[in-house]
Amino acid sequence: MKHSRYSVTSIEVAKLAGVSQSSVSRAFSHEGPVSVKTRRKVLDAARKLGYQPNAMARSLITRRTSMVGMVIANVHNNPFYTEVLDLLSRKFQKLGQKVMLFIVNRDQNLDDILPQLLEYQVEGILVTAATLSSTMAEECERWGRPVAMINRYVPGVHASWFCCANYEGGKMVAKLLLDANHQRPAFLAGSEDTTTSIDRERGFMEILNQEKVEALREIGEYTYQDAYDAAIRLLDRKDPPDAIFCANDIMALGVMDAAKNGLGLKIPEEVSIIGFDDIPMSSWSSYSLTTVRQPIQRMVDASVEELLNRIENPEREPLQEVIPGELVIRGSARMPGGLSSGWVISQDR
Amino acid sequence: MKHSRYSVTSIEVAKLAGVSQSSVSRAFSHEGPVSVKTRRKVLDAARKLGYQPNAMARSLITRRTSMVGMVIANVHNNPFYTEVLDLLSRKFQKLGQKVMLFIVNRDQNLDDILPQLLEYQVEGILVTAATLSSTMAEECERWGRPVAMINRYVPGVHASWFCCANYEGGKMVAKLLLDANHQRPAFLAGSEDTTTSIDRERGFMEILNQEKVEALREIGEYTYQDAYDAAIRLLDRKDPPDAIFCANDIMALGVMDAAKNGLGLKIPEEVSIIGFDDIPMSSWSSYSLTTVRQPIQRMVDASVEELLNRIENPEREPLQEVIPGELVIRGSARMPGGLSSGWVISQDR
DNA sequence: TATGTTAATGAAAAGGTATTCAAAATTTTG
DNA sequence: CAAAATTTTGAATACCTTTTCATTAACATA
Repeated sequence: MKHSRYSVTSIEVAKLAGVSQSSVSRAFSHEGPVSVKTRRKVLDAARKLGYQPNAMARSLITRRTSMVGMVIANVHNNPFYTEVLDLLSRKFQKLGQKVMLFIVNRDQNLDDILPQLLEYQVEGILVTAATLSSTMAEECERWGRPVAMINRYVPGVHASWFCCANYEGGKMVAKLLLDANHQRPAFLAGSEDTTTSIDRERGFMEILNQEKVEALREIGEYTYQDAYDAAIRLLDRKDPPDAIFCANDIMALGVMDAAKNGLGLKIPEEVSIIGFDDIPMSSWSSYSLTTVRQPIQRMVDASVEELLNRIENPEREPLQEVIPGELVIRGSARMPGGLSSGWVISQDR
Repeated sequence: MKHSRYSVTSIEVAKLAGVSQSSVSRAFSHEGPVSVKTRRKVLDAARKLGYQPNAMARSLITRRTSMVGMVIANVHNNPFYTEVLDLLSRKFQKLGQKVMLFIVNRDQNLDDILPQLLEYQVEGILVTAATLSSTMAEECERWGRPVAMINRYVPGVHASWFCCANYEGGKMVAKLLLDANHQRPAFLAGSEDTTTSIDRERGFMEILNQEKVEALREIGEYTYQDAYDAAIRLLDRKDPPDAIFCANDIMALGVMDAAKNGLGLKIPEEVSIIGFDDIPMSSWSSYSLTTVRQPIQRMVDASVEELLNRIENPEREPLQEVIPGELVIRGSARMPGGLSSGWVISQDR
């Protein structure tokens, strides 16, 4: 029994089918000019031998691989990016693209993995929740490997990106809190160096500043535990906040647990808590988190389609889009008196 | 500016460096006999041109790709498999393997994606939380592509697998419940056709049968919502269970929410709830779920090492191992009076 | 210095496919 | 039925490496 890494080639198929190697190739490429008779002969022989065209050899001559690189961070500590990963992978699959996956740390330098992606001739690169330096991005684009990013952007760089309207989302939250008469809001940042957290904070603060409301601030590093600890610090002050806007949901859940179970506070009566993302857990009855839902499906669809589009049309200019999120009102934040006043209450998915 | 899918080849580098193409190849392959002088010349020229060896061409001649296929299900609805995916991906990366990812549905037939994996010459296949039919597995192995599975096994098939001791885990849980004097336990199955759920139930029932204790039964399809609904059905009976063992954690959390928030029951006073996996949320203070922790790190390490091992040594017989889980005692289940009596209480991670 | 060893080098082949081009087979047209 | 148009076919080539093999350069030994 042959057990080694032996593979049957088109030549052997050709021999068995009694045709030329070219005909085998044509029978497998869906468009080539082959008579139905030879195609049948070839396919029969191929099945008999267990033949499978070799994608490496093919890519060598066609200069196409149908492979894309996918670089993603925060998969393990943020269910939002788990869902992004899942949707991206399935979408690529459905469109016939193979996915070469790299899971990295948020702050990891991508300089090491980019060469690997290029070496393996991926036709495009999708980056999520990780930051590609502008020189690296330019490098890729220059070699004809388009780059698309989700929730990341690099100013002035020649790449596609699709972001949730983080800035506007922060504004929405601030308005909601002010409308509900909160006096002492706090912002719990994710990580200092991510645009998502920065932009959400910027929008949030802008509205508060307009109304001359000062805000407390802590950092939660995008994790449940850090957020929990930060919440304890915040809420244990003599002048604790009456609302905490967290840069993402997973932190908001940590904050809720800290407030509820750690300090025995009532939510939202004693403190309102708002998150960002709308991960599945946020709708669980133990939390019922009011949050800003990211347009995850649209971001995924747009980025994948844009990437494939630019792979086919390298000369096309990269698209960049800010897609609005929507406020999902649940029970973790005190509501304005006249609730109806213009607030969109989104349904659970 | 050159913008097309143009790639610089070793020949151009050779020309610029003033050496032969062979020397370029040797300079890049870490072992070839090259003088430091020519290596430097080559590397300089390569940097200048932005040269990157073409992995497709290389694999054609070496018959090695350093690529493995990774097939995984349940990523989006079970954080346990998210973590598995994350650990697997990082481990492969660290060992220099590229990962071709396929996310599938639990019940999806893998017959469509296997040809793709073989076409792209992956050197091995790692399957998690999805089931490979025995004919398919045999097919892969026959072509010299070893298969390793995590938490799945196919009786009698020539493949490696590593499972948590699901059967023994079920037994542990039953003993704990009986010791704590529960009278009316229930089992909440995941999906009828997964060995994980089946084995956990089998162990659970075996102990109960020994003690002539009958158990209720429901199905939760491994999802929070289905489990929530099933729990309501169970607990709304006139003869509700006093303990529910759930086939995984995410269902247990749904059951807890149903009991606590849906029906206002006290946990564990009125009903004990136990899960399986030990996902991060289980340790959150809102839940504090008693559960069986899967030896995730060991399963991941063992499976990738085994897979790579068998890639290098195709003649080696596949390894199959059942790795024990450990009971993590938290607050969601009533405890035996003399608690110390032999129970191992695991620390949180 | 001559000789034997070892290290470095280049030419050439091979790996498995897609594609071009010319030839052959088939079909259509007159 | 012959000629023309069309469809199929096979031989040969190209894709970009790695590796073998023979040759040359460098080095150490006597």
